[in-house]
Amino acid sequence: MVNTALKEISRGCAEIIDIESIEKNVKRFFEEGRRYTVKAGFDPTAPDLHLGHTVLLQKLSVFQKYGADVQFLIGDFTAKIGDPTGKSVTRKLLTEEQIKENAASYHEQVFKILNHEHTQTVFNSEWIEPLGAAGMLELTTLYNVARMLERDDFDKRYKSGTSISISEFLYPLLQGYDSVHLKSDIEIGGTDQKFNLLMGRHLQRAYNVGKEQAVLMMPILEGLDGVQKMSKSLNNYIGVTDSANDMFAKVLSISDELMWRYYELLSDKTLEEIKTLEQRVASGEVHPKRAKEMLALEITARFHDHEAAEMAKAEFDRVHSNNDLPTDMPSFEREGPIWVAKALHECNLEASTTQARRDIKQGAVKIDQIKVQDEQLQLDAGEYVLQVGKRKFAVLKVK
RNA sequence: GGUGAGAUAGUCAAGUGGCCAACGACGGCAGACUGUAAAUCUGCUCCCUUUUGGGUUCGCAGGUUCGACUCCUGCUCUCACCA
Repeated sequence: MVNTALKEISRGCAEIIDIESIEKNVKRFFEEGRRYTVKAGFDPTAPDLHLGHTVLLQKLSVFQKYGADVQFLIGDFTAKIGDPTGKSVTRKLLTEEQIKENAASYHEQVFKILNHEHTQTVFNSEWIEPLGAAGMLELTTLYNVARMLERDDFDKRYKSGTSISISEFLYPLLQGYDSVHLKSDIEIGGTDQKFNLLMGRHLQRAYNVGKEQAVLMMPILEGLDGVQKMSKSLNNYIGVTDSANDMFAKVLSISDELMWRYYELLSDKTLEEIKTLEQRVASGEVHPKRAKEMLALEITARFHDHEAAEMAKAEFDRVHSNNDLPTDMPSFEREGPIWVAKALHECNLEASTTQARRDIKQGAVKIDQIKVQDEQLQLDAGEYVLQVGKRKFAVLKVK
């Protein structure tokens, strides 16, 4: 029993530190019903969760199954510093109201995966604010600059002479202090968070918390391009609030290679099942597209439901296999007559009329399924289906 | 604090008085081929309703010039070396 749990817990992990401690906690849960805590931190500025985040959330949900109470930490104070990723050091401050709104939005998304009952949401300003200058000062005595500079991105920036703000040193310290305050048993995060996660252990020791959190790191999920990490700003993400149709289509657009990565990190299938499927695809027994469809169905169903997922698949087949029009298209109304390029721009299918004209020249624009030849075309009163490329559609009523 | 170098489109990066809306690479979009996969080939990639056209761009503000991304002055920021 404990073994099954551990196996499931460690699945897909990049690295686990102190697995013995995790084992102890799980075992105690099975034997005595005693629960333990798993902490995971989130940034209050970006409440739009995508599948990259759900890799962590799914792991948390596994933990919940095996006796964990999740400490869902919203780093409202640490957000003021900004995680030192070297990029933008300046952050705009959020108002209390915004933070509350964001938290509510988090909840809406997070409980599609997490168990509500065993999740506690906490804000770190709650204990960091009272720390005051004295507490902060004490915190800074517990670590030294040389070791701080060991952190990967500090190291790089230091060596290359890029500026490092002193306040950035506080980020890992405060994040580690969260673990002290929360007395977390385990913390999970992405591999990019290793330094911060270990800081939690270090500080728990320094403050004599009586335990040192185990650390479990998940790999960073690649975005749809298969190269860069999934992120909203790179626009290579699948958002948990995406429509079923979008979700399904986005999964199907990833490369075959990436599909196995997604299977490993996102699917509920066991690793054995995945391995078998992979072999069957390799041997030609199963078409890779079929395998991808199964994945797309599973993921879509997780955030919507089975029925919606099946409908998304049907819709996808309709539009892309049979070249039919989608059932739902954004619709617009305009006074006519209107120039095509302008119409395309105003229906959000093109970034500008200039871009629209370029696409018309290239034969990428269709109206009512017919390729537009004349870039000067005026649309008179009537209803039109505008299409750019393979995936952008809109209905336009011209009055 | 001193001295020197630099800031160019989404990113990297050429250009050093007109031929520059600005080479090239990457990214992105589109077309062909497909399984809306990958790979490959092709076109496009600041904005504008007439395109051998107009407008706005090369850190910011001024100036010189018929004409400036290119020259001058000041400012801001970054980097390097020295202290």
